[in-house]
Amino acid sequence: MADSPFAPLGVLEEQVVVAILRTRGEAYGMQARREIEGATGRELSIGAVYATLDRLESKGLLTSSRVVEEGSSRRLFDVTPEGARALADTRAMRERLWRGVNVRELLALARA
Amino acid sequence: MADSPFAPLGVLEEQVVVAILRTRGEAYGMQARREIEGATGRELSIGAVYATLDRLESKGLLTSSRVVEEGSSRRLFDVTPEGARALADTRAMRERLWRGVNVRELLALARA
DNA sequence: ACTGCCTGTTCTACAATGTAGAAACTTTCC
DNA sequence: GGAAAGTTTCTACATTGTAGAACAGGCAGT
Repeated sequence: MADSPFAPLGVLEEQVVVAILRTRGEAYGMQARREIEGATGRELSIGAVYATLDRLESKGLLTSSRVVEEGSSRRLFDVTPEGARALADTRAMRERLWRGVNVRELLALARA
Repeated sequence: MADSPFAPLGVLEEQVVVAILRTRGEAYGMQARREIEGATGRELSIGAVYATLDRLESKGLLTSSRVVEEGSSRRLFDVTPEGARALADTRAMRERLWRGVNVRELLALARA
């Protein structure tokens, strides 16, 4: 298959990047998990979150650095420009996808 | 991990369900592929589309029936109420996720 | 100091989803 | 009856999603 200019983030990847973005400055793993659970309302194992964080970092969409201070040693994440772009592109692609979809009709179908 | 009430559709799953929804009445595989490529701007193999269609059908989110008419024999898909619900829930979950995210800031980061 | 208990991270293994490519099937047209 | 176009099916593999347990350090309380 020919190269497409862009592949969207996965669902969990997107949730993780958004979570990091929302909590910049205190964005470590456990925090991201709480953030996602709070925002989406579904539970998630901590292992799932870290696996995704690691993969995003190795793709260059996030960076992490270890922060050692008063009784704690944590891994702080931040979003790279590439990460922000991937997230924005993912969002834009989805917006195009949904454009023209009749959401009322969708909800009616869902009620059936 | 405790059961969550709901798991979101995957990215391609969502694209496929939306495509079927948009083209109701003429929603067969090749059509869905064109629809997705047109809407999202990325290329996709037909195998990828059918694999996803099959999986969605076996989960009960789509139905399919073979339509034989004037010079064609095609497999027509439609969205079930469960499918519509899954799609609506996926959308709603994402809306919660993004609520409060500063998109301007995101775009600024992406430009950096 | 020992024990337990937080908070946070890493590792491992597997399930689900995403993806391409080629084979096979249908119908029309020469 | 064979080529061509449109559609579907099959197969195999890559990537992403996910849980659970192990590990590490700090801070009680004893």
